[in-house]
Amino acid sequence: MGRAPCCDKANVKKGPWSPEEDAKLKEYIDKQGTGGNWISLPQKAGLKRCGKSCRLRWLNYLRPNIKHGEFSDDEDRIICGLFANIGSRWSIIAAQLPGRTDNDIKNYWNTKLKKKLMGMVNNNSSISHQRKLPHQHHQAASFSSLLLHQTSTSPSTASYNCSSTNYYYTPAARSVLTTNNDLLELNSSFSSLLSSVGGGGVPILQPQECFLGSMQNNYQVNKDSSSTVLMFGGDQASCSSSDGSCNNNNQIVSHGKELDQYHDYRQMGNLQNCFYSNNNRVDEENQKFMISTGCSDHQQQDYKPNIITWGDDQTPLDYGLEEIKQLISSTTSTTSNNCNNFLFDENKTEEKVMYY
DNA sequence: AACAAGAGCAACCGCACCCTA
DNA sequence: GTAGGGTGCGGTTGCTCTTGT
Repeated sequence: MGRAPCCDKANVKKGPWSPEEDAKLKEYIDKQGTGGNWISLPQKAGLKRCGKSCRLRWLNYLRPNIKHGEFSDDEDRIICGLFANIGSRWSIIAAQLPGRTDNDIKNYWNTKLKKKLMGMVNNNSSISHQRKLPHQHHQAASFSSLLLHQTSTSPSTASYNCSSTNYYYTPAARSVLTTNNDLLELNSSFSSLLSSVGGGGVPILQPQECFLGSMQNNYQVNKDSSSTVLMFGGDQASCSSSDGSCNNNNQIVSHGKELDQYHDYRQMGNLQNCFYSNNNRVDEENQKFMISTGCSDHQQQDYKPNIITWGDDQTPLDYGLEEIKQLISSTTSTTSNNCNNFLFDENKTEEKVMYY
């Protein structure tokens, strides 16, 4: 059964709002408020408009403290960082930018920011040949890497040197770090994001998902024994792989999240197009690319980056900077791995990402 | 000057979720 | 438990303005 229309379509005005209509709406809401009912508002205010149209006009244009005009560089960075991590959740992004509306940000992204970044892509020989990605989430990770590492000139492998700070993140996470240049600031940034969307309950978006999601979108860790990936929220207890093995002797600790769990998140609308399994592989049948944080199995026997995960349901927010440094040094000292660089093989990613 | 193409942006549409009866 | 109304969100459309030829 179809829905009843919210208003009489034949008798409502559409198209641009006149100054008189704006004045009527503003005057009414200033005096009466919305009364929590947009549908009946236009009639009460003497407007021949759909309630939804009134709401949109108010929220996007007439309400106080709306900021119009150019976006600042800081706003650009915030938008890019959040887009890289959560995708096109414009309302959440807008919540981080006082005075900006989701519609504003969406338009800005689609018309300017995206092109600005694409321009950077075209100017960067290392990835100018990159296929056009049909889904924004793929673009997001690509952009974030570009924002961070556009000085990289290597044609096939970008090297992410984090030696100045001694901690390591996926590029998407570092896109936030470039804004704040400090892990604590990163924590603060995510705290703010989480509190704004979580309503005091279970956060809608776990930081680990931001990072993993971004990695899934566009990155593969290079097959380089000296590279190290740090993962938070590792569910080590469920470490397993398709062939039943879990090779901790290779200093690889599986994240091991079950696909179904992430499926549930997706159903909740919290993760889009993110799938995880215990093994890096492509699900040919469902055309989905899956990522794992590394378990030894027949598909990746020679895939031995040092992958460290921490604690069930832990996030970076649960750790202080010093503790993270300590964890890194204690782990790396036992594995004799060099932790100074992050290596991502973008060409390999190109081959592996499946579009859907 | 006239026209076409592109860019920018306000507004619309439809879907999904939430709440209530 | 469920149907229906209200609301919010993201994708898309189409109008207007600008730029290029």
